[in-house]
Amino acid sequence: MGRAASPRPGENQAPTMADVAERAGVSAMTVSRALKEGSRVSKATREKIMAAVNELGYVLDQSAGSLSSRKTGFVAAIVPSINNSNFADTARGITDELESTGLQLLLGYTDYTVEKEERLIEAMLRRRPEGIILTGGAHTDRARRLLESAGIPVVETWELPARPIDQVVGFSNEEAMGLLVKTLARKGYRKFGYIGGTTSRDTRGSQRREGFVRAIEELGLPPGRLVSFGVPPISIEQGGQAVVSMLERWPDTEAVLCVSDLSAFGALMECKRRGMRVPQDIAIAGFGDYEVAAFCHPGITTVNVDCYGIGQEAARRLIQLIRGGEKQRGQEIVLTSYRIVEREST
Amino acid sequence: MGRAASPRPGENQAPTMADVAERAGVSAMTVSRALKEGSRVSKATREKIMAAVNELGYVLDQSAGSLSSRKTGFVAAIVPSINNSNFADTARGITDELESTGLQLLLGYTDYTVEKEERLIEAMLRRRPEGIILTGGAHTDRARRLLESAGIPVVETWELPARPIDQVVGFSNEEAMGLLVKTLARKGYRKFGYIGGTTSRDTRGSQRREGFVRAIEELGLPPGRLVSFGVPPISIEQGGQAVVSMLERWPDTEAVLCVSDLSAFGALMECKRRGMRVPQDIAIAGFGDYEVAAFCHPGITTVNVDCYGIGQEAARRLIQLIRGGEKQRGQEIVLTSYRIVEREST
DNA sequence: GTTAGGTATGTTATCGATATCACATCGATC
DNA sequence: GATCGATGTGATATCGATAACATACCTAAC
Repeated sequence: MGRAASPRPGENQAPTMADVAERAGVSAMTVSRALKEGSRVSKATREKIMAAVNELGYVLDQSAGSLSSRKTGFVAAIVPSINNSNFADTARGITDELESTGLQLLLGYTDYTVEKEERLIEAMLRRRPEGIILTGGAHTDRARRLLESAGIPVVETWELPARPIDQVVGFSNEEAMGLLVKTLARKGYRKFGYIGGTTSRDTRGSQRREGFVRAIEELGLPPGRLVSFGVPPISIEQGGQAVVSMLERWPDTEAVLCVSDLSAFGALMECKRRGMRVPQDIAIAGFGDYEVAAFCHPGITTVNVDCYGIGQEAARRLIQLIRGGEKQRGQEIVLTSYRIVEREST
Repeated sequence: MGRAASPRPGENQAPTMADVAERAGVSAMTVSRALKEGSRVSKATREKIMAAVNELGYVLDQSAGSLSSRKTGFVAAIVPSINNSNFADTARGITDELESTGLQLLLGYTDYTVEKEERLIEAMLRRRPEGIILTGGAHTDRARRLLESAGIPVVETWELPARPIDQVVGFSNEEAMGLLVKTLARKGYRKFGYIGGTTSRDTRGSQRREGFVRAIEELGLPPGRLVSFGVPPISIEQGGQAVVSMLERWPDTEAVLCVSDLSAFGALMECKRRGMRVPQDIAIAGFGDYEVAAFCHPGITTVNVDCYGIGQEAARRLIQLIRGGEKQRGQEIVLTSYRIVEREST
């Protein structure tokens, strides 16, 4: 209507496929085929169409396309935070893996709360993604229901949920932290402390703390000293404050394990500021193998997690399920690797 | 068709608005209104509709909605990398600002190349975003053309492009680095070195180097020593390697300025590893005020940039332009603040 | 009692692409 | 030369929502 009334059609309105078709002297359907790889259009026709496309500056409208094809080409991914380089790496793994498939990523972050996750899931489902990747296994009931009735493949990552929704790509944070404790115990440390956040918002953090406590028990060591400080994810600064609190209450602590490398780095810097020698006076370890842990001085012992690989593998599974259609729908759990990286801080 | 053939309609197919309407005993249009805030639907009707929505587990399909309303509710943003916390902060500023508006972010990253940026821009325009936020002012010609003919507001950020497309929210990287040089010169440093990447992919990096060179000239100091090392963005590790190269060639360098805090941190750690005293033997400064710069020991002097604010302001302008429609289309340039943060490393 | 104006709801016609089926053409095969 | 299959292209219906207009009802004002 607006277009018909306009003196020079298509001047203000963005051109549509019909405009391209008219200019190229073919039908819209042929234009559609020419713009989609793998469809058979004769070379001459394709060239005419491409010329028209360039002259008009036409860009395909996927919202319209996905309505009729019933495929949006979207994949949704929800991470706790993109300001955390571990999750940024996972997001990058996902994007890189999606790149060649033509699928596009809808990325959201929850700030570590399930309520925001629920809202995000709903917002994303409105875009009809063909699959969705979540971080962790903790979701609101409503979020679970939404996901189940969406009828799309779901991959939960970074943890091993007790009650998986569908696919899982992750590892046991509990076990990983337990391994760190055992590794350090073998070096002779006996009085362990743990630094983490104050709430259970960060479920991976909670699992790590549980792994810590359990490992201490299993080894028959003196009870672990637990310091909770700050709302997860705790920062470098809060790691420094937490270690102060730890040293005040339990000055004889021999080794401090932190929920992440960032807090470990903060703790390390604070100890050095106070003139303590690391690891002679106190050993410090982190989790996540952030770049800073490798290059600070002394380097921080930590647990290396394959963040990028988690994203890659999650995306790969999703792609398989999307492409493969209905077959191969069984729940599967892919364990990703982690390993202790010993550095000078312990 | 598939639905008509199915014995229990809607069992496998996701429910549509028509299904909800039927169940609630109203027309689809009324359902549409009930699900959109600010439309007047009687309380009784709204409740009936909401009940039907919940029973069916209906989720609005925005791809369909945006086709008829000609509004997708998407905003696109393109950053160099989300693994860089400065840009992650900007992305967060954008998302936070968009949150209350119902606009959804399409985020992409270029890996610092204009070619990938061009591909991303095209991919995003296929989704018909209502506005787009870019990082920097360097784009391919084709990207510029695509953007211009898209007819949507564009905001370039983080720089002051010589030839802006539309709106700009940023600061002069050249000037900021120049200010850092002058601040240090005032403290008595005279032999300056600069560490950056090897290519001009990172345009902000290049601008900082130019600012460095120009400031040295203006102050009449001995020519700055330039070390280029690694493909931008250069890492902590490469910062360490670069400073080694700097010290080998120019052992008498008094102050080393780095393209970012990450390389500065790497340089700092490397110097300490070699037993040098910072700042007595050598002063080190960075750019960006990453968290690590504040909490490492010694703290790193740097240029604080309002990353989050850049994102916020860019999003705000975009929202205004999207909502305001055609009025207020003039090019505008918003300068964001930066400031020198002096710490112990200089 | 009539009319104006507001509110709540329904009807119809799209939005811009693609699935699907139909059709024309051409060369190969028997 | 009749038949078949492969290939290229077009016509039509449709995806699921919303814009725009139409209508019914109700209240207030004169």
